[in-house]
Amino acid sequence: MQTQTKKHDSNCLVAYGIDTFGDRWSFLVLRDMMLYGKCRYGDFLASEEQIATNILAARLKHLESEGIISKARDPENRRSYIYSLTEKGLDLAPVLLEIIRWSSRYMKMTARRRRLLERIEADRDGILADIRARRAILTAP
Amino acid sequence: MQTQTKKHDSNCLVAYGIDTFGDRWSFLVLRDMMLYGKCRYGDFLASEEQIATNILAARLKHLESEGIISKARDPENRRSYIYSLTEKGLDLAPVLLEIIRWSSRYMKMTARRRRLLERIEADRDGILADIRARRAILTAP
DNA sequence: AAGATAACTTGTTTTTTACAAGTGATATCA
DNA sequence: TGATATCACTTGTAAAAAACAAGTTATCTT
Repeated sequence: MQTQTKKHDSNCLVAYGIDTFGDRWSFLVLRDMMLYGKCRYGDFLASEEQIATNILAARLKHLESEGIISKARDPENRRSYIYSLTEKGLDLAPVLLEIIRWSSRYMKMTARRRRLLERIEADRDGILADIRARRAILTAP
Repeated sequence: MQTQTKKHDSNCLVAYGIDTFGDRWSFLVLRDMMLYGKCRYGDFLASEEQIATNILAARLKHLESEGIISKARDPENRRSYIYSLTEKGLDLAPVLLEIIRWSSRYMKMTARRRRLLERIEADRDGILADIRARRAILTAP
């Protein structure tokens, strides 16, 4: 596992982004944090996509080494850690919202999804503010 | 190789997007099309990230099966094919632009990159229009 | 003190990717 | 017109990464 630098050290802004946060599992962790307010190892493990524990550990380490998330002891339970988005991580919220907007156009809509899309269109700044304030946008799926 | 359906058939809009277009190589192909106006197999192969030919073939097939790109014979050279973005693919332009904006904040800036970022901020609609009109945004890197 | 819990690590199998070489249908050149 | 080049792939194999299963350590609860 190489968490250090970009895989191919491309000279491109797009490749930089993809190599930094664009791996499937990394991005699903970020989704969990931004949309559901998740912040613990066990929370991420419990997501519906079923990430393997070694992969999750590697991704958290990678995202932390890239400065996208940070890790701190939970003051109320010394077994636990709390992961949170840094400024660099919070800045990824617009990417997340555009992916959701795109998928909304092309994935079959449920009522829940429609509500989220409507809120993105009508209250984008409110959503971005909620993400920054660590307020969950959705309840657990 | 399974090009048919989503890997985990997640119920989530974000996972849907990632599974459909979010693979590293798929997205770099889309970047080539949107930013550089590339449309031929050999053009994609020649990108600086050095995709392997079998992987490129698989990704093109996948993107086509997802309806994001389409493939047609080149009327001027019967050995060649022309790949182009469908409406579904063009709708990914905002995702691309947000990734570029994010990376612009956190990757060391060159003059070329700064110009692209400035244009995204000042003329977003113009860029989106250029992408739809198949006009390259950048010249080859 | 015994068992449970949280956050991992380690070892192994399976899948995916990367690399290298080859193929078939045009096209171009001598 | 036959020989060579080009384009868009395919196939086979080695290397890397992901998935799966089991184990570890520190802390907490009863």
